[in-house]
Amino acid sequence: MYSIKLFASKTGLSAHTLRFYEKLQLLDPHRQANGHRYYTEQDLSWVNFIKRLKDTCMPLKTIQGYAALRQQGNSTLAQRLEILLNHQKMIEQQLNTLQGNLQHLNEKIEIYHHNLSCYEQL
Amino acid sequence: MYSIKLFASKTGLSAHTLRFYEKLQLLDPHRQANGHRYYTEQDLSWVNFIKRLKDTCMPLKTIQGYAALRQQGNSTLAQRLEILLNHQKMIEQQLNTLQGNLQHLNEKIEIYHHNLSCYEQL
DNA sequence: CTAAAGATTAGAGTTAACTCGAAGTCAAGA
DNA sequence: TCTTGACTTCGAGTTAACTCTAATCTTTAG
Repeated sequence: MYSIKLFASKTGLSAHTLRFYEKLQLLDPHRQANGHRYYTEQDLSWVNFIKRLKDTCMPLKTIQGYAALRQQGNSTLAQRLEILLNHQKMIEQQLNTLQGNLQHLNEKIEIYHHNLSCYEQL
Repeated sequence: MYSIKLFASKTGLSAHTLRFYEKLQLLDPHRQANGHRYYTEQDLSWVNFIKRLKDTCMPLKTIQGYAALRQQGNSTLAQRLEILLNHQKMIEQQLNTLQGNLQHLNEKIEIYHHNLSCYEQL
């Protein structure tokens, strides 16, 4: 049971951003009798999941779609999995091409080092 | 030797974006006698490299820094490698956390499937 | 000679994802 | 009672990375 302020500090998102996410229907916190939002551990792990998706460059629109499916319950598990698998595939591809480039650069660097050490022997 | 239009179609970037990148000092194409830009195979592979960095969420600012080092020649190879290694590390972390979440979801899905098949036997 | 393709500068518009501030209300604790 | 921390709506501002338009000029191929 977190107030918005506490939840903000827990998640590292601002209260503004939490309300903003709520408007985008990414979040749907419970309310107290007085109307104040309160967030649960479930909300916390969901936000953490959102953050991971964001960190891997998933646009909020896609996350919105995912969240919509999630709200429809277990009947959408397969569709959600598909989204995530696609996303994973993309990231793996990006990682691969990046690694390819690093490889390439490493080779260049090695040549460079080799040349240097040759000169050092003179 | 590509004209800006040809290079645009080769790279999938618009002529606008190519000039924009030039303003950001990411690119520095040669010029013909009449002042027209022309791009070489080297430019092509450099742009492709930029695109890979962008595809893996490296902000243009960081790429700018990288490009600045690149322009200073081979003396900056080590620094550039460091940038790339850091970037790779970040992406690997993102991939790992994402994979962790996929794992988690997969387990959920399996439970779900299991439950389904139980009911099917009734 | 004209149309196409290039150049320049300058600035406006767009989308994403925040980020903030104002203005007004309400309720509980010291 | 007063401060604090919620709530609401609304709208403006920001940064990144384009994206495009306009206006004006130059060169080159048909």
